[in-house]
Amino acid sequence: MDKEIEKNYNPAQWEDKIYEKWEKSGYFNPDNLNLPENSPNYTIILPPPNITAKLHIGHASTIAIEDLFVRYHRMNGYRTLWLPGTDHAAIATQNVVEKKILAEEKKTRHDLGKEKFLEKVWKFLYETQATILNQTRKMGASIDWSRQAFTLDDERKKAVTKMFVDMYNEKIIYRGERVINWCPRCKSTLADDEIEYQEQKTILYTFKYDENFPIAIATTRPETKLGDTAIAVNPKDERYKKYIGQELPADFCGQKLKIKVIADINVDMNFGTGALGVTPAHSIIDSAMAQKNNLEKIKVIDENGNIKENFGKFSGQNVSQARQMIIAILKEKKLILKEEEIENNLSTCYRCGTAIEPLPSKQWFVSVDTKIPRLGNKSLKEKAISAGEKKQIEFIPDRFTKRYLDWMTNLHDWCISRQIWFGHEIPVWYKGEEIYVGEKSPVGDGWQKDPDTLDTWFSSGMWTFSTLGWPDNFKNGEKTGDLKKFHPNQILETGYEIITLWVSRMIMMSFFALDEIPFEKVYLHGMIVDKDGKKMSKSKGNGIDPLDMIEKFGTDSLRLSLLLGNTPGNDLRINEEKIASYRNFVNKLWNISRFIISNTTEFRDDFEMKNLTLADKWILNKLNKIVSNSTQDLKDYKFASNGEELREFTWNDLADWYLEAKKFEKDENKNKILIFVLKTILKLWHPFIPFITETIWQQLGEKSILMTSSWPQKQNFNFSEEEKNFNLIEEIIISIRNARSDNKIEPSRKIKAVILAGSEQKLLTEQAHLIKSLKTGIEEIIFIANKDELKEDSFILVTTAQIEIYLIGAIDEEKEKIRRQKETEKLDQAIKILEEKLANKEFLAKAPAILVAKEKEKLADYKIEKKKIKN
RNA sequence: GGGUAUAUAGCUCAGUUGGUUAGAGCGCUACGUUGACAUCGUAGAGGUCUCCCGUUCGAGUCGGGAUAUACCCACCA
Repeated sequence: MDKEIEKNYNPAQWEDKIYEKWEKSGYFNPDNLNLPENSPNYTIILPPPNITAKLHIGHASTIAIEDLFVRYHRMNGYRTLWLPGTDHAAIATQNVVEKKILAEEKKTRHDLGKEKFLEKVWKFLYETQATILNQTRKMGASIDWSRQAFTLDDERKKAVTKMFVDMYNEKIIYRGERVINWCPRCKSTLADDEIEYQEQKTILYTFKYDENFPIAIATTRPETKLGDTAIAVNPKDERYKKYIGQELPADFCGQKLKIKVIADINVDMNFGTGALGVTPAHSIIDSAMAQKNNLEKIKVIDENGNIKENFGKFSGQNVSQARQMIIAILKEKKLILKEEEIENNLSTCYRCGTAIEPLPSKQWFVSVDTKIPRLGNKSLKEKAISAGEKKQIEFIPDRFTKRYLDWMTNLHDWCISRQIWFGHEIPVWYKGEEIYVGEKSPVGDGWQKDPDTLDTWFSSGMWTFSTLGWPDNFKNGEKTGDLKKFHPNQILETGYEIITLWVSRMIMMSFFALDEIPFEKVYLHGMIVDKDGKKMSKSKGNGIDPLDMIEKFGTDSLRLSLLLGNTPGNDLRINEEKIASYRNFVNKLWNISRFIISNTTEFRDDFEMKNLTLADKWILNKLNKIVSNSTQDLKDYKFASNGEELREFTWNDLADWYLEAKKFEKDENKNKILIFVLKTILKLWHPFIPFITETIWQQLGEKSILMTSSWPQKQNFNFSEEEKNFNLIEEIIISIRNARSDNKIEPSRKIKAVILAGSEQKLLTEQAHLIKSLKTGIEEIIFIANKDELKEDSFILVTTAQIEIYLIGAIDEEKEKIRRQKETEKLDQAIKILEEKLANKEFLAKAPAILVAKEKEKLADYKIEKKKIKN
């Protein structure tokens, strides 16, 4: 390092250059890693961000976490693949573009027509996609760009089409009618998550269909009752038990109805009259009941929100007009028993706010319950559930296994068709009643393609294998190429909110296509929320833009703020101050290196094990411990606690103590130790903060890059057992702190002197040197040859194998005595009670083996024995 | 309504099979610092571990209940 090093780390100056260096090296691509054939694989596929907008802080968190996993494994010799991509996010994208066009050109998609509109979508898509990819680079993602994928590119289209056709041929995909959420204004179905519930006050009418009808029902939507075919009651309800199974005629405002009385445990006896009028065609739950009970479906309302034909004077009226008319008739006939205002949730279209009409419609479905002979005659649902139950797929944290299984157990068939323009086309053609399903267009004239597109999750559900060359890499049931190398993935890392939407679908689709799990583990991170615990969103304006933060504090600081203080599955609060505090740490690391570099001429780390001081041994031992802890913690995905530990070591042990001590030593061998320690922690830190560690690594004159250097191994320093347990400096620090906080030393009173007593004069000298230099506030060190020379008001602070340390005049003997006495008393009491219990034969009969010891550390043994008994 | 979590210092959060005096970062206070770092150092103040009951010799930790908050699912006819 010939240039003078800046006092402060300036991320902007280095980050782009470093990223370029990594990218040019080619090592993002595992094929270039030159690994032995039998190297283990480590694969993560990036959850593809929607191309609807630039990345937000949640994506940044995903990237930070995954990059950490990836870098750790790459350094540990895994064939590491991290595969990038983006998601076309059908509905979401279409909406964004629609809004944009409306704002800019005051046009709707219908004004433009399908072709023109899709052109606009693709144009928009290319722009945001570029932004997203650039942001991913900015985050430092060591991701294999050569394998980049998009859920709607040609390869994925091929895969999706093949999947659809295969599933259709195996009768997993079918066409069926079901009640869907229909927006009469947008003329489109809406997915469940596109519905907004608005609390409103509405009138609940309690009435009878006609004068002679024995059961009264309650509804907020009398107009739909024109299509009632049943009344559902709770089977336990004594009031209606006698009617169950009967079919009763009714004359509802001139409309003849046949009402069957059915029993359903989901009916709430306490709501309304306890009897529910079932309208199979216009209510999703009613439809489910109708399915179970084989009820007729009568459509009442059409796609425009008007009453259909054959309903007499109501036909052609819109929903609210019809409602008024019916109420008027019921009132006139005195059939209304009660009108009450209630609070309920109105389902509305999230886009235009129009009330949703549930309507029956023909849609494509994936059956989750159909048995597949090829898969051991199990259904997709059964396969997916068993993967969770048998822990073939492990969720981190474990509590999400339950959520996954609960959801899977209640899973119903998946409606995959969407009435929107942007998305994967459905490979189906119609000619009259004829249906053709195939990868290629049908031969002959007059075929009409299905105008719908596929649910976006259908294509992202195939993400783990469609990105690895399926179906081309899958011939005769054998995986080849990338698919063979990298599937199943080792881990899926994603937010817990899409377990149901995405994770479960990937699992089912992977079983269908490959008869294997898509990934071995699922690591779930929480949501990123603001400092008040509120979800970050654009509309609230509380979002933090990762690029702003990178510009302000650097990528490494941002990454730390996303990685530390976080635990799996829990939400993470983040704000600028927090990022700033991590910036301070990054800068500290910079200055540690700056100090070491400026004191060293040759950056060699081949130190010799001679003339090591206690401080040297202390730091090397600590380093060794950190190395093995880090290796284990990161293997177990406990990166947050590992980061804290690393920071503690770097800042408190290395910077505040060891470097302070080294200021007084100039020795080539010692400098080599410094370099060794520095290089080791750079490696340990690299997965967390890749940029600054790589920058410093390069400053050390390294020709290799840190990203692909090997993970540090625990060293065998051949320290004696005593030395290994030797944490003298720490003990001094802690003891002095304790002495102060216990008021054994008055806060105002400085510790004047420490007496060191022991046999080895050399150790003592070193130690004295250290204590003096280490800002302990101790001004004087006294050596004594033997303990008898001690004055009466001194007390033992620390006793180690080699020396004893005494503080002078600082002890409060009385307090100390009382404290110790209390401890002893407590312990004696506990043991006394234990012994009494042991004397009790009944107790002994229950507890066959108990170890009792008077020494308090032996209480631990007792505990173990007790546990054994309990189990 | 069902489910899952969370509740520990002013704030954000750790606390690993129950065990001596419950920890960190930020913030706050005092003092210090002319050579790695003011993006620093040393020290200090600040806690009935949400509440109640239970298990235990011993509970922040285990069990039951209450309260509050967040999210997921279902959606009230």
